Amino acid sequence: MGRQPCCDKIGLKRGPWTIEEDHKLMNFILNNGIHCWRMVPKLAGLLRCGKSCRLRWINYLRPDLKRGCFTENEENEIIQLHSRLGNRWSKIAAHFPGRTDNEIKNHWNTRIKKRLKLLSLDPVTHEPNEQKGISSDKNETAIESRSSKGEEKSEEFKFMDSHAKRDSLGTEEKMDGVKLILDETNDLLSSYDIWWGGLDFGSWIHQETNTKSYYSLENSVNPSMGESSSIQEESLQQWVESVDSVLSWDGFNYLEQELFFLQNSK
DNA sequence: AAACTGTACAACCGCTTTCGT
DNA sequence: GACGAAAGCGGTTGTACAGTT
Repeated sequence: MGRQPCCDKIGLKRGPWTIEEDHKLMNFILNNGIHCWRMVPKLAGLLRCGKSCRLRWINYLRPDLKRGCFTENEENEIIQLHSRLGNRWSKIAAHFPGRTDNEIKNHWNTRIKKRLKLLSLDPVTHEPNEQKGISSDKNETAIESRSSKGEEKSEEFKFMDSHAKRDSLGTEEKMDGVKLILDETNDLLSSYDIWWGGLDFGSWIHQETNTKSYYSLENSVNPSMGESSSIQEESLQQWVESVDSVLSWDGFNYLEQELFFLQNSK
């Protein structure tokens, strides 16, 4: 005999997650860890299947996720890895801490593929296309048919336009802009490190790949940190309670504000 | 201002692999 | 070792939102 079934799908909710559901799931996992995904929705009071909870956590709620745009370096590295590994998104994602396979896959399909096509490279083989117009992507046929009908600018031209605008900035201006973004990001991430530093994410990762070892928040806080760890616990609770504001991780500003006291206490 | 179109990405589906019985 | 469920993974779809007509 095997294991118990994951779930009967009758009466289970599907579609986009609500703030309340995210709140429940995050609260539950942060307090109890993941023993078994099948049990998570039951114990957390969610009408979702374990698989859906796992996906939501891994792709969206995990606190170690690095949200935001991919840098050009990251894109280039993705292209290199893809040429070696193909569509093994999880293997590729393993090279980018804080990025999910789903995120990389989406980015590949929506951005990088186009970029390669502009360079007349086949996104599948990474080889130069022998003749223009040959593509493994059916969408391109549609683009071409539109172009051939004389409809304004093709997608390719629009894409090039947007990049041309960005590239019309002087190199120095661009570098300044990039530096500013990186500085801000690094500041924020270092705060973020402090925030989560007391949490044993090593155990998390280990636990996620090895279901025999369980994660517990109590064990995760370094006792030697004394007062600061209790501040972190308290602040963590605040953070979890106000998670609805954080849920859009693009809005790092909020997180930055929440972490302000930590920055000042450096 | 409304309708239409395209884009980005969260979420689902189904197949494969891993693991417990 | 066989069986079956859980977990992992990649492909695909649905939809919200932004931009365009």
